[in-house]
Amino acid sequence: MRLLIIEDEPGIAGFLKDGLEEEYFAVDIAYDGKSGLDLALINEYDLLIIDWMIPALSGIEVCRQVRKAGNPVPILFLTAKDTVEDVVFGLEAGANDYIKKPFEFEELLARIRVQLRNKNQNDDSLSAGILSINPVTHQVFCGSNEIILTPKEFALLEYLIRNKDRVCTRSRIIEHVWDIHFDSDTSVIDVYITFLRRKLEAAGAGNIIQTIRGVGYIIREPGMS
Amino acid sequence: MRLLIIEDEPGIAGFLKDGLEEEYFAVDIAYDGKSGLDLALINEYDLLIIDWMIPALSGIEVCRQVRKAGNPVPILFLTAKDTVEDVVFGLEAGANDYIKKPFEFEELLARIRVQLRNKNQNDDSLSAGILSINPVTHQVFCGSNEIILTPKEFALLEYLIRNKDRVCTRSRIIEHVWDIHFDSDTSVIDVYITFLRRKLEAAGAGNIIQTIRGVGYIIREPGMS
DNA sequence: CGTAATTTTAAGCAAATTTTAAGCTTCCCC
DNA sequence: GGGGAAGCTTAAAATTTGCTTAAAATTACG
Repeated sequence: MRLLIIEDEPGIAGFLKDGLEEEYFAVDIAYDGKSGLDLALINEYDLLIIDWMIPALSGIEVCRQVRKAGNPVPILFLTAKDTVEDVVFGLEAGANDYIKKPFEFEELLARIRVQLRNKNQNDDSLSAGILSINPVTHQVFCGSNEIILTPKEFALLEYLIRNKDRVCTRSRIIEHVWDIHFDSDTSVIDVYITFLRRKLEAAGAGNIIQTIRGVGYIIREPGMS
Repeated sequence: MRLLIIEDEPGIAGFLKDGLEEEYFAVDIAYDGKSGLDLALINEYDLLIIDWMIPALSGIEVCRQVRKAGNPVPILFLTAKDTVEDVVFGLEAGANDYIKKPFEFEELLARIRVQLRNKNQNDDSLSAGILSINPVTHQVFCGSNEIILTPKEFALLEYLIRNKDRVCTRSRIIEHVWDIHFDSDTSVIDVYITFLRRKLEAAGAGNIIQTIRGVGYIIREPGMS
């Protein structure tokens, strides 16, 4: 997760950068509106934190320009002003949330997380480790090379990845992927797990689908316990 | 390219629809703000044309709501008012451009093209491999020899090339190229894919349209992964 | 108004996908 | 170690999907 902070006071900017890097964010800083806007337009950030009162170009103007360029990145405003009018102005300019100075770092963190969660919900791409899938275009990538799947194979993989780090029982899989709601003694899941494993292995993804005997299957995010 | 016109005067709306369809746009019309907003939020348009003065919900409010929903679609305002204040208001609400009534159709067309070009920067040189198409003159070239396509064939090819390296699903194709929004079991896409393939193959472009079974089609830029 | 071009529909055929079924392997418990 | 259950693999049958063609319907144009 990569953030850009546009803030002219070096003290506040540094404090935020340190704190956020401790939370494993990658943080860039711009000390005025103009260079901030340039950075925001050139790079792909997951979120912008913009102070209202900054030199060269006001925070609100930066916000407007970013939106005008068609960039939907979440924007969080820092403001000392707290009249209703100012907040409305900020949100109308395209900001997603605001926080009043002085603020608790914990509150800022919470609001950042809310925005990033919202972002992920709207996001088209799901992933697990090296593997990423796009439900909109029905494409699967292992790193940069594409894996061609049939529709059923794709649906099964999508379900497993949407529920990664959770065990998917056979009955849930048969319900959600095959839309079968009564018990049946089909072995179609086994067959498709075999198909998927073969294609994923061939593409270099390894055997990321684990069997939970007697229950179902699970895809784990590598590096999580 | 799919447009939505929100305009309460049937005369103007019809005039615009006819003219734009001659330019091979797929055009929807809404006659008041509320139904226009619904359409804009439900469907995926490439551009909205909104009159300022419309019943049920003002154009500016529609604009604001669309932006609030995080939709960055280019918006072009039609307005009889022309004071600086009104224009500023419109642009602040999230519009990208405006045009004063009465206007020349040619000027409207030019402004639409500007917005669509901004949308994907490399607009003037739409190409995939040896194939290049010109949306303005409706010409297709394979190297230096021209390929003559019918309007529907052209629209389909244009859509595929605008979305090159992405899978175009059957439902998206039927929506954007045929402007059909309900499910139907037509096989018209298959037929046109066959037409296109035959003409492209004959012109020496090879078979650049790949089938993604169960999903749709894709044109890949050669040399990309 | 009639002809030509374009678009759509429909049907047969081919190919890929999905399902079924059977034999084989692995794991677990006794 | 043996028996049985669960899962894996493979091959073939059943089904679905897409391709192609021809003809019908619609539209454009002189």
